[in-house]
Amino acid sequence: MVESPSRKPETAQSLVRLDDVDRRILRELQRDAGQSLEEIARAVGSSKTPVWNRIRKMRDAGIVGKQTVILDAEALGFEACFFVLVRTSEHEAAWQADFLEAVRERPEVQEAHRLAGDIDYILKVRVKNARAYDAFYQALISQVKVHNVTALLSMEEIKATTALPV
Amino acid sequence: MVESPSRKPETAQSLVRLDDVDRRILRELQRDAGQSLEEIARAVGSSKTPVWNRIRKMRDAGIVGKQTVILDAEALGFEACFFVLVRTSEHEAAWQADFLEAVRERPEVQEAHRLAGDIDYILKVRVKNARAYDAFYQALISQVKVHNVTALLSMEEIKATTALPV
DNA sequence: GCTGAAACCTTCGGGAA
DNA sequence: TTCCCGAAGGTTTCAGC
Repeated sequence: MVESPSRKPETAQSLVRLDDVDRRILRELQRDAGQSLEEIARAVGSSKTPVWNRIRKMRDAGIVGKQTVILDAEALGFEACFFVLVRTSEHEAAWQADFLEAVRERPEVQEAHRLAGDIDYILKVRVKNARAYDAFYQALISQVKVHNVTALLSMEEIKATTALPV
Repeated sequence: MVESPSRKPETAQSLVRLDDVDRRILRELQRDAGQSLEEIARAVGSSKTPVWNRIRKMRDAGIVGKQTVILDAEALGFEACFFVLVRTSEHEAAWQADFLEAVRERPEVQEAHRLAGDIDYILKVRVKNARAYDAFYQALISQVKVHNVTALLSMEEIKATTALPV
């Protein structure tokens, strides 16, 4: 795939209009970012230069972000996955900033969302085992004050994709 | 990055022991899979050939999976994200298979886990807007019988990574 | 916009230290 | 093991359509 020579995503709020070919390129990149330009070009029915220019434009617009590799969590010993529902009684900016920092600096938190409704946050936490989850939980509650925490334990990951249906 | 020339991940249940260098390579690959072998080698303090052999071994063992690209969901108009908590009264194999298929074939479902406890499943659903979520919801409940569905609406994604803390 | 081709890098594998 | 080299094949640019 095309290299990523430290181009800064500028506006991110792209005014770039995507056509059908752009979307097909995005589908190919999501499916396998390790393909050669030539393979992508063939798959989308174009040739290397135009595909290269389109990818560059979408990268500059911030639509195409970083290239990564999906690792097998189980094979690496991350055998437990929890969804953690957090309720807080604090709603000040300072508390929010603390919570945000706590979540961002803990590598076991793979996702975190602030929610509407009576549950304030949801976290997705991947750890080696239940003991490691407890260590995470203890660290979190000692760092920020939370009102109520519910952990949902995953028994089986039945689907996992980062792909958007573009 | 190193190409992925259709090598089948064999056992997946790797008996491959990873050392420190392997783990550093995985960290680099997760950070940016678009780097050249040479950059990775420099980052982990080795040289190209051994790094290439280690990546190949980890790919063959199924530890390193597919290479993909992270797209900016907002820039592409996916402005709503829901976590959907599903309870069912059915627990037969046939129902499970139906639910699994429904979830796997719907591209708006990015993640799905079967849970322990009184909530049976959690889904992460990314859609363009609330109306699109409703369309998804209607389609789902008409396809499989569910007892209770609660949707948690994300207001803000405060963290998102696919990286494991290897 | 697209194409084709030239210039330049990288990868991947062999052979030698 | 690691290093070095070279062929093969990739990416990026550019002139011409």
